Amino acid sequence: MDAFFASIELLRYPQLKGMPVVIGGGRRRVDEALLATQGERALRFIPVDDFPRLKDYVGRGVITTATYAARQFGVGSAMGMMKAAKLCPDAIVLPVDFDEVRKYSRAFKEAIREVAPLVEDRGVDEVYIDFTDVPGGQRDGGRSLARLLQRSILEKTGLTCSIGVAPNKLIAKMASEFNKPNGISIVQEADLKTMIWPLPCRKINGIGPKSDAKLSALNIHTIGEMAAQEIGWLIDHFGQATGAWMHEAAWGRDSRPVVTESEPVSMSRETTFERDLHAVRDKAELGVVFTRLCEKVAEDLQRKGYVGKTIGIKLRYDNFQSLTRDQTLTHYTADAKTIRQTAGWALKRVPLTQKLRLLGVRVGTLLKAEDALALQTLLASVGTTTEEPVPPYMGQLF
DNA sequence: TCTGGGGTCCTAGGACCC
DNA sequence: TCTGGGGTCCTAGGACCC
Repeated sequence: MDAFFASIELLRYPQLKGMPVVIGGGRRRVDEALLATQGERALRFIPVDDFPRLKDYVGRGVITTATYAARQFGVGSAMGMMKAAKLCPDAIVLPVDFDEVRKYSRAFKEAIREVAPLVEDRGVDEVYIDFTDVPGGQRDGGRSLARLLQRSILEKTGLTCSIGVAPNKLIAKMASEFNKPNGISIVQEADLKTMIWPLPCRKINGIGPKSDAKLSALNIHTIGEMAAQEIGWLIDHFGQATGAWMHEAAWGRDSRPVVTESEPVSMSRETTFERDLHAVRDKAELGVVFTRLCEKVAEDLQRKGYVGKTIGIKLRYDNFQSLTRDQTLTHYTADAKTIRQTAGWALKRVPLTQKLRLLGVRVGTLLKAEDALALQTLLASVGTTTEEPVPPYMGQLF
């Protein structure tokens, strides 16, 4: 299979080029009314110099993205705003306009699908494309088609896009980073030793901070060093599945297909409070938020036409320790009250002496609403009831 | 005054059934 | 008396990704 990996660069204002700008932050950003309502679009109306600076930012947000000028200072995605302010105090802060982002995301993917229909969604700004059967795809090793995609994306969205071309998804993803922004990189099987092996292990999609630290401790820092290890040695240190996968990845082997369709597994809503809340002292406030989260998940499920059976809560204490509790129903639901009640049971099984900074509600084991209906009809026809009993151990808790 | 929000997948243990 | 598998479902936590 021949694969592209494409990612769009979401910051699209030419006047920002060369200026340190970060986009992100939570609710408590320093924002004028216009910024709050217009988001990134406000740039059309306000001179850049009138925007707030990172050093004036107050709150708990993280950075969603940053211009390349800001990245020079070491600022980047997922970094806390407070930390970023220390690195680059004069960077301009813009709020995220998620509706706009989603709009552009859709246009980006549509533009690609018109040219190459086999597309795998990897979030708002990334996709894999299997171009094996796209007419003309093999010309120039894929470069012509990649250029066509860039042109088409630029025309329909005004956004630039970086593309990696390779024999599989793993390498295509890595290749896409070689030439950013607005670049094309082609990596062939024969380039493995020169282009991939010198890279840090962390560049492999699937090796995160933990695995990287463990590899470092074993004195393995590059993909080439990983490839030089016996597969048995990797398995001894990382387990059967991970060890074998690491060996394959280091040798540039990946047989995963481009997956064009998938069903969601879970839907969730969570929120970090502006200040840490105490289960007893802030009970009323917490209760309101909790109910609201359940209602939002229920709305999401209904809007997208799903029902779920496993209700879960997640919370994070002030020391950043997280914990989850699950509870599986005997029937599927998308009802806010049912979710609220079940999540309430789950919450009762958790110690609440420490202050909380985050609360979340999740619904898993999803089924399409129409399939659940069919299932229910079937069960009814054989005389099985779907009445919800109180879980047996609940008696001990109340 | 560090550290968002929405996901997926994997592992591991225990219950329960055959 | 001690000792079996295998399979599925549920729960909890954790790594990782965008």
